[in-house]
Amino acid sequence: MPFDAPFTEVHAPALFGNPEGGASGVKIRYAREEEIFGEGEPAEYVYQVLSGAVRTYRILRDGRRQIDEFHFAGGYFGMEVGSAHRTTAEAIGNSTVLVARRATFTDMADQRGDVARQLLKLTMEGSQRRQDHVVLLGRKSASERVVSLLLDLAERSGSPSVLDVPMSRQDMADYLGLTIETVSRTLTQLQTDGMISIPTTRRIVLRNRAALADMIE
Amino acid sequence: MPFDAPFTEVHAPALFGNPEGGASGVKIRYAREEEIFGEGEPAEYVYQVLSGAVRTYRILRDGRRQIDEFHFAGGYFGMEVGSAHRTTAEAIGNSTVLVARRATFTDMADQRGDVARQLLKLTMEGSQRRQDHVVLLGRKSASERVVSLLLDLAERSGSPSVLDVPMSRQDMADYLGLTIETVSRTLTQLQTDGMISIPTTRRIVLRNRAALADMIE
DNA sequence: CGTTAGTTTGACCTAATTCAAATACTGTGG
DNA sequence: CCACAGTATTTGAATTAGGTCAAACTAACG
Repeated sequence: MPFDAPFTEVHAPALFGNPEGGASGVKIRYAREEEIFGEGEPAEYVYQVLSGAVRTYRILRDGRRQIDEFHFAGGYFGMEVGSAHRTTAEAIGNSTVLVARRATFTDMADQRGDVARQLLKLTMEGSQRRQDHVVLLGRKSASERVVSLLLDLAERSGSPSVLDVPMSRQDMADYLGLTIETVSRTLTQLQTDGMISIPTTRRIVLRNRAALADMIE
Repeated sequence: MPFDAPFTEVHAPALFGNPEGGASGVKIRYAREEEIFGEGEPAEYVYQVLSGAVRTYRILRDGRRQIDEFHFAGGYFGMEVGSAHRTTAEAIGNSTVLVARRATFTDMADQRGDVARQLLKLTMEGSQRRQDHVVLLGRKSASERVVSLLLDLAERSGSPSVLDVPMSRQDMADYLGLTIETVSRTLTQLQTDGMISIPTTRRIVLRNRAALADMIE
């Protein structure tokens, strides 16, 4: 492991960025590819990404994987209705994550209207993201899917033209409901068409935002 | 229209089944295929199905449609983070729907912890449904998708063996990310294999639940 | 009953997958 | 800092699941 084993800090920022009185948590580091929780495990904690990136996914019997969501700094994940996690969560690169007991957190939501409202808002935003994901998977072509992801990644990191892509091509494929080969070919084609350039595997430059946006409605 | 125009009743059950003090609403009837709200319209009300069935969907520029969810008696829909609806909602068959002002409803959630908790729970359940939908669309084959829908419909109506399917083949296709022809061929094949029988178009008998369940993990 | 819309079936096609191989990275230890 | 080993990515060729186009059939409704 090229990264320190998970460690704990006593003082940590409040969960969900509540300035004062938010449910505080414990900061934990995860190494690249390290599991944060597994599908089926008790959902005792909720999580917020402080730095790095996290993927949550489900696996079918025969190994097919579907990534449910990519979580970046500020994103929260791991909250469930029932008592068990419905996905597996893993750090994509070395990441720091804020962890709080779910019970502490829901107690706080029960007591404070603003926390409850914020929790509901975050949950609804996650639900809307999944709604977009459903449209993408149900009705978009391979190139539309790839472009949607690129523009989404750009938007989520402040809309720079030079994108740092933290995840592998396999991760992209498993998020987009495609194969790694199709993702690769599509990116190559977009480069050939002058829409993007790919200086390195994990870096993609958006060369023609308007045309890209036009591809996905 | 074979159905009465929407009408209003003064006295209506409480929204979300809260026994006393729940945000009460107004009961409205919608005829088959009638629109309840359109994508982009102000999201001023929230809705709960009392009888019948409702579909919510998005449409892409070129007309591709993705059904986000089917809502049956007890299901709620139309709640948004922002000020506008992100989907269009239509009655599938003649349906009655309970309608409440969103503001009234969120005010109540602010004042009463139990209402806030219930709202969060319902929102999270909807989000989990979409998560399953994402896995279905991203990684399942046509027959797995169709079988998943059949078993889901059965489960949601108390797991009878004889299913009353309220929606058209086109609706099924647009929910499953398939074409109407593929849905039809898949159903025919399932019948040929003895897994189901299709006495009428809108009625499907599950003949071998164990084998069907086995097809979808 | 007749008309119209919804569904099924058939033949053919294509976007994306699969299988296979070449190429390019990345991290690690010397 | 460089070379090597292992992994990730790209590219190519062949295949296929599901889509498209078209026509026949069926059911619902006035």
